Amino acid sequence: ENIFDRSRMAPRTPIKNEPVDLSKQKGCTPERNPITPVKLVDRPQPDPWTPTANLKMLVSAASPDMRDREKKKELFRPIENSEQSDTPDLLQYDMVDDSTVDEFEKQRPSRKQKSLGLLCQKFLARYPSYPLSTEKTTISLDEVASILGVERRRIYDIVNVLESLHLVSRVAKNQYCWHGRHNLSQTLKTLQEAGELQYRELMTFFQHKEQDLEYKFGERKKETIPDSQDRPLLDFSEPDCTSASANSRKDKSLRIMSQKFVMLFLVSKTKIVTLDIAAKILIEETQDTVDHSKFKTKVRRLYDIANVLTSLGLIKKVYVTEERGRKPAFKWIGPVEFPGKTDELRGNSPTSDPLPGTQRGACALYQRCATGKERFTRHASFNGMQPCEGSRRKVSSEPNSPRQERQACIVNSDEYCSKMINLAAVCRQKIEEDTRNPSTTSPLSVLPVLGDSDFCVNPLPQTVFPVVQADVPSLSLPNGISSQAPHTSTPAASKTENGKPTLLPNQSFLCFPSSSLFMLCGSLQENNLRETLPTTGDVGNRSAEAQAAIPPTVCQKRSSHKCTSPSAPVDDEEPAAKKQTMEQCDLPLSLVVPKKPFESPKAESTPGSGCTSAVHLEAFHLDLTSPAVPEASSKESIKPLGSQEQEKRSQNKDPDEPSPGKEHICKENASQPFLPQYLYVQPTGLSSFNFLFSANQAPGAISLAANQLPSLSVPCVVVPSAALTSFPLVCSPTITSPLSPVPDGSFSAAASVNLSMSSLASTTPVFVGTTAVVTPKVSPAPLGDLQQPAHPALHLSPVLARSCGAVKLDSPVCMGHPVTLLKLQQPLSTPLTPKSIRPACHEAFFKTPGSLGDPVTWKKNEGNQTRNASSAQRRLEISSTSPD
DNA sequence: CGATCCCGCCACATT
DNA sequence: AATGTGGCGGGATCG
Repeated sequence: ENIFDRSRMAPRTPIKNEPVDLSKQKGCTPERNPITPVKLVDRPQPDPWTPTANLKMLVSAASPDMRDREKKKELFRPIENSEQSDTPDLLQYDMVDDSTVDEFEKQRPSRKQKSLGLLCQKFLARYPSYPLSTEKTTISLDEVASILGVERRRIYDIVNVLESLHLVSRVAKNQYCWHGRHNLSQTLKTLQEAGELQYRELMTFFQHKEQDLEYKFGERKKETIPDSQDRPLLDFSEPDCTSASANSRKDKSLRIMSQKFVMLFLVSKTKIVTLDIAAKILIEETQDTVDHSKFKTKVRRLYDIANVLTSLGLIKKVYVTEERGRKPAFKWIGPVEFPGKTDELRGNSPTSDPLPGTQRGACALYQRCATGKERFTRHASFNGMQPCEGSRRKVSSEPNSPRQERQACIVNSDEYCSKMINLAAVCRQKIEEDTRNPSTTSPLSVLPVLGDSDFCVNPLPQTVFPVVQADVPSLSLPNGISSQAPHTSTPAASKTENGKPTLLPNQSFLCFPSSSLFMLCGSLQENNLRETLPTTGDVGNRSAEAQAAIPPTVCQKRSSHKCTSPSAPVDDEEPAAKKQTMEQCDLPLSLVVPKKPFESPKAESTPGSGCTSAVHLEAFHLDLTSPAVPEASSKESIKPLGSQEQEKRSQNKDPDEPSPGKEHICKENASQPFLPQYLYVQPTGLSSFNFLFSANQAPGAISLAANQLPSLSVPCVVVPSAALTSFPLVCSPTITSPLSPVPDGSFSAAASVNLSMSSLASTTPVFVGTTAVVTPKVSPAPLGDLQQPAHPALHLSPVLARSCGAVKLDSPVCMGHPVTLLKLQQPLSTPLTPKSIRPACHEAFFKTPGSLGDPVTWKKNEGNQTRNASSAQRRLEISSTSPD
């Protein structure tokens, strides 16, 4: 019946789209029903597109219909098809011929026929899974769209997912390059590694879920955070193909989501992932939890992705029965084990990467950081992917585009950036709003920085961290001492003192894209390290590469650099580490991610130098942990890491241990006086982002100027908590504390902190502690306490205040997740010598403290400056700006 | 009625 | 300004 009807009906649906659609081809004959042949079909629409039409026809003829049906059914669910349709269809087929059939089908408006999964199959059918390396197949979106009879929009959906797996890469405007599955295993391997870092725990957690929630949660989050940073996501995508394009905008979604989604499967023991869990995990930044609509949207996207993956034969739909009942889920049916490398056929440039997969991942990360252009380059090398990708936007952009700003920045990863950006944006806004008030802005404003995409700066050891850019500074963190001198290298650049505004001597700033972390640590280091050496093998190289790629100014970010000390970098072992790692070195700042879990030994550090950062996860970990994050167990105090001593760390930290290792590290660090400064973390993973600032340093430490916004200054830490949903923020103003050196007085005090988070706030809870201390575990109650005090101390924008007040407890985070912040305080207690530290820091960090004078003043200044800066410039700036 | 997810508006990026 | 991209979510369809 359909058929017939169809014909008549045909017009209905088909009509619109149709143009291309199969219908034409097939459908063509609508009326004619039965009989005859095909040809008619064409006709229906003589179409405009003749050329394509033909193709279409061919295509359709070739397969689609039949296949589709079958496939669909099979793929998706055997169920549906079975009876009903088949029969009829078959009959029809038999009976009539194609034409009829076709028509029928066409007609069938059935949604299924138009499904993305089917469309994807058709798409895939057009290209060989393993094309010869020599031949490159280019895909024209318009052409394909017309051939397949769909709107171009739909093709984007498919291509974006394929791109995330590197099956295709964008070459140019409407052009994609088909790579086939040659690199698929490598890509999956990379994702798996990345996923291990980022999601393993989460998945485990969710899968087991329940009980442990909090505890685990907390941990997880932490982990997550790190993960996120690392996150490969970017890598891929960016590196490859899209990357270019990717950076920009929002790429976030589909491509990244697709990679994350795949990661979840690869990390899952059961290889089964339910949509709701995936959606929860993938909703990162968001603040809030809730947001039902957001969840819904996420799920929708996941369906889109799942359809494509299903067509690729990587997953299949299944149902899992849980307590509540049966839930839809997808099971990974693709390869699970990945041999070592892969090949890449690509040939091209790839060669370069000798790096093992893991490393690659790291690379990717790095790349992200890099400026757009640079990125490209790297990327290209990275996977072997072609540079082509880059083509898109990036390339062009360089010259003028605003984005370019980034250059200055240096590092950044795209995604990560984007996240950051988002956060930043949010923050900014808030801040701005809030701040607008004269209130203040402190010199440090972190937020703003973020905002820009560029924000990242890295300190690379070698590189520069500080880079500085001229003007715009990026963020700088205070480092401890200055570093410049000692250090060598680049540091000088950093120095801010001199001119650069920005920088601070050592400070480094990192941005982690992927995850979203930002950490800033300042260490004092005097000397930090600089170093950087790249000794480290891979890492070093990478870093180097990156650096190379990037202009000096740029720093890198993420990753890569490891510290390298000559000594030993450790790292490596873990992939994660690798990835993360970055380098560090140098500097001072380290960021750390808190993750307990991982910890790898990365070492980072170089002894002498300080590595800073290691960006590695571990590093992060460490640092954070120490300082801020409480982590699970720990509580330890926080110590800052920073200091020179960091070197010690270099040793490695622990490998994975969770707590212990870290802790000691921490301790060590702690011992060290300096602290780390702080971090900003945005976690990707789950949820929200975290900001951490270590208070210790507080006072001066951090400031970022954002462009315009004034941002926060923070001496504190903000930690989001764990939960996916929310983010809590915590700030502790350390500053004030006696310890603090006070840098310029300004800081002192609460002043420094200004957060405007209104936006954030809303959802998230914010905590502010004046001191740094927070109790770790914090029970709600404590929190409450903290908050209050906090308020006073800080200058919160009204909003914040409110939020603080209000939120808190409620927020899940607080409650549930211990996440926390806890430890922060310790540092305080710890002996940090502020002064000792400080001095250096201060200055460096702050730049002229004197100038700073009042906090307020500073703020203002900065604010202005910042604001003034062109957008391009925006980046992070740190105090540098304020010079006076 | 919940699970899917097509469709296409429209914002943003690039040309 | 035109065009390419792609986020996003209303609302239709499926089961």
